[in-house]
Amino acid sequence: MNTGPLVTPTSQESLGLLINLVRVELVRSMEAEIAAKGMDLRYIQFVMLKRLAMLGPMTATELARSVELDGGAMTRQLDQLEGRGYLRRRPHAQDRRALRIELTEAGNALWQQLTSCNDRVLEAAQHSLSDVERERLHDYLGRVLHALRDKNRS
Amino acid sequence: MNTGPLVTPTSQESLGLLINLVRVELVRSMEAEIAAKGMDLRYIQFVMLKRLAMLGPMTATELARSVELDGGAMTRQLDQLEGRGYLRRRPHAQDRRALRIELTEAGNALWQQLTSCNDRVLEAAQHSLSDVERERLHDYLGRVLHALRDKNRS
DNA sequence: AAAACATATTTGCCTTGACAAATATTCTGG
DNA sequence: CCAGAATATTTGTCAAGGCAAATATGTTTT
Repeated sequence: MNTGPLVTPTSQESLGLLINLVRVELVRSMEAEIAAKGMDLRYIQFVMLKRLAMLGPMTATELARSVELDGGAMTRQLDQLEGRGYLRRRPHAQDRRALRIELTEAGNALWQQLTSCNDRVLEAAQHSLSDVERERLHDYLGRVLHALRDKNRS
Repeated sequence: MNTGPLVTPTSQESLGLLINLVRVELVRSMEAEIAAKGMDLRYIQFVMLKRLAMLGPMTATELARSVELDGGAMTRQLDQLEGRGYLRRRPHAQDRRALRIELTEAGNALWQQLTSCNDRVLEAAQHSLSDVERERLHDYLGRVLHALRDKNRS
């Protein structure tokens, strides 16, 4: 009887672990780039600014869903970013329960500064991948996400 | 002057966001499968058991590094899993600072029960990917991880 | 239109992770 | 060998997220 561990080669790590590791390094890298510019922003706040800059004003719930952040946590992040003058809560024109979250001029300016960090990290991360491979990676991840969402909502 | 948002198509989401979304759904799916079996385990605890089952006994620091968990957090997770009888802290034979973390019989038995959850989730996640595509996804993620680690340690 | 239900935001509570300090042990350079 | 640096583990502290409850508003059903 084999009493030793059932060893699997290191290269054969499961998808879940691998994705987690990539995510950790990605966040680490982004926060390092941001700190190197003398700015004080968490990764989640960076992502929020990016979403707002790319997609324009949206509801707090829409923003929360798009980054899979809890609604309560979103309220607090909005407090912080609004307190620092990077965004604004405006009333929603059609729905008085909701907010219209929009970047201020300062928020847009900050995002302009951050684009280079974003680009540098993504370029470094995919450095060894060809254009075709980058597209494939994106495609595969999108399909995995879709499959998991189908599974989880049923 | 264009005062509207600089819109990028939704399909063009950045790698960082995409990876985060996949990770969230993966964790959600795994925890749902575990809960469906009536077990009470967090994703991180599941991963710890898996590492120990696959690779055999190791140091607390080795375990922590392999899943990118903080050392302090590892101590507390070990407390929990040891308290529930799934693993054991033994003295390390060569290094009296270190511990040898090993699964108990109960821990091995638990992992046997969990393998099916693990397999189901990974299969569902990669359902739409061919074998070649699964290998490529794994390869690309490994290369991205390597590139980021190179970048972050320099 | 009223009741029942659903949704958006906020807040309180709890758990967990990161970071730093403390302690014990090991390693390294002189 | 010894002083200093490095490493393993633990613990305290703090910040952040998840969940549930509260409130306000919107939607659907009857």
